[in-house]
Amino acid sequence: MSDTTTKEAVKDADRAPAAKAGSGDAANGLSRRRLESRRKLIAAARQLFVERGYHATRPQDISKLAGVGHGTFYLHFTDKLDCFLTFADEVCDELEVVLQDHLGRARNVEESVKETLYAIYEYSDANPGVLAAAMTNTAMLSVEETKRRSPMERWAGQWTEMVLQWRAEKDITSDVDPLLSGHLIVGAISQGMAYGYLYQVDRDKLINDIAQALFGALTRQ
Amino acid sequence: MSDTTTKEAVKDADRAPAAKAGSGDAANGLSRRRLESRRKLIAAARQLFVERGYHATRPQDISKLAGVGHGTFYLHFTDKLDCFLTFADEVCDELEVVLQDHLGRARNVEESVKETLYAIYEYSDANPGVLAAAMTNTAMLSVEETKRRSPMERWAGQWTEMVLQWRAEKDITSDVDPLLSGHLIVGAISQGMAYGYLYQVDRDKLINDIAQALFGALTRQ
DNA sequence: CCCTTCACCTGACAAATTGTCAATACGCAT
DNA sequence: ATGCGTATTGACAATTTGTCAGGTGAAGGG
Repeated sequence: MSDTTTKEAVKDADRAPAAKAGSGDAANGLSRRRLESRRKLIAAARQLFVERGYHATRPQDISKLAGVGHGTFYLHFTDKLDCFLTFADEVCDELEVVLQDHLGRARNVEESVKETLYAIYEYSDANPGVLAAAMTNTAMLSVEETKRRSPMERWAGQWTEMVLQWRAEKDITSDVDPLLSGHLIVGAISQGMAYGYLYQVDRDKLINDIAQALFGALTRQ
Repeated sequence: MSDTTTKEAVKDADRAPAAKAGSGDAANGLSRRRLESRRKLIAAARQLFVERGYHATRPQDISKLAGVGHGTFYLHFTDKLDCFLTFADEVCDELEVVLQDHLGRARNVEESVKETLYAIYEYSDANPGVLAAAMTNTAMLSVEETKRRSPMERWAGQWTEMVLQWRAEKDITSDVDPLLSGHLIVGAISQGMAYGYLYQVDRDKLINDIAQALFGALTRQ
């Protein structure tokens, strides 16, 4: 249905329409009109993915809510998965801002872990349901999705860097492969936070428990 | 399309056709014919879910491979998700057998963790791709799936029991909520093993690293 | 100010898929 | 062999996806 050529064609269109005649904004090579359509589509997609979830949301619903024609959706995204990953990426960016803000206050490993969890709560309070919708295992959405990193993977990378830094500063004693550590931490946090939400665990207790477990994992016995 | 009544009707059919006239096996109330169709369908579903993944597998493909009519699929499963969860449940059962066998050899917490990881490898060697296909986050497959437990949740429950036992035997010192511990462990293991597979990490090194991290997490600082 | 031109958009359409159901086949008890 | 209810079947209606020929609008030239 959509071979590499087709996919690339759309991606290229996003990049630059060659600024021939009617192309507006020369700065980024994208017309104002196109950007506006894309913005409306992403906003609609976000709302629907959060409200209904991935599977109950159809491209036609997104187009309709965005107030653009059905075909326009496919001019901006190759398919629903592409649209979803764009949304998830956006959420990652937003979370990272909150995260960096919180991490600035942390003075050691334990505080960093706790601040991360508090940042997640803060973002979720401000954007109910968004994280749950975005932080999904994309392996299930498509078999072959090696080109784009999933939110989970991206987040694991961030944790890896933190682990490396802590190790350099002798804050932790674990000699576990840092990249593996990043993945273990992300897996534990996602599952743990999901559990806490599902069973309505007290917020502070959950954060303390997870922080204790992660801190223990990072310290060699 | 399928209200509760329809769903229940199918479930009831699975349970017992009332053993009136032509119902064969009185022992379980299911005719041999029906059981055979179901067996063929599950076998076909398993093969396709493993080979192509959840989304690339269509009910019609399953029926065709099973050698039964398309409509038969819907007599045994309400939809594809129902079929998938049945498959995943079966895999859980199989893994548990291997797991119990391995755990019998373990003499302490660290060995138990390692034996679990070895059990996973053993099962994966014998059934390539099956675990990866089954151990998926079902939250993404359907928004409302509160009735059946996902494989991950079921597995978290098993870990919870192990944690409770270790704690009772003073093998671990963690005072983290055991049910939370179970979820943290499962999340870490899934993500960690997925990472190990993706990056082709040496098997023994991966197991040692994960075991070390988990053991640390279970020990109070 | 109008005209040209190209990027962008539109919605009808063909293809693919899902779930249903009336008709049919099957197997067991008699 | 026959009767009867269970189990199966495949055509069908409904839904959804992705495409494309034609239309629209904005920037630049005359």
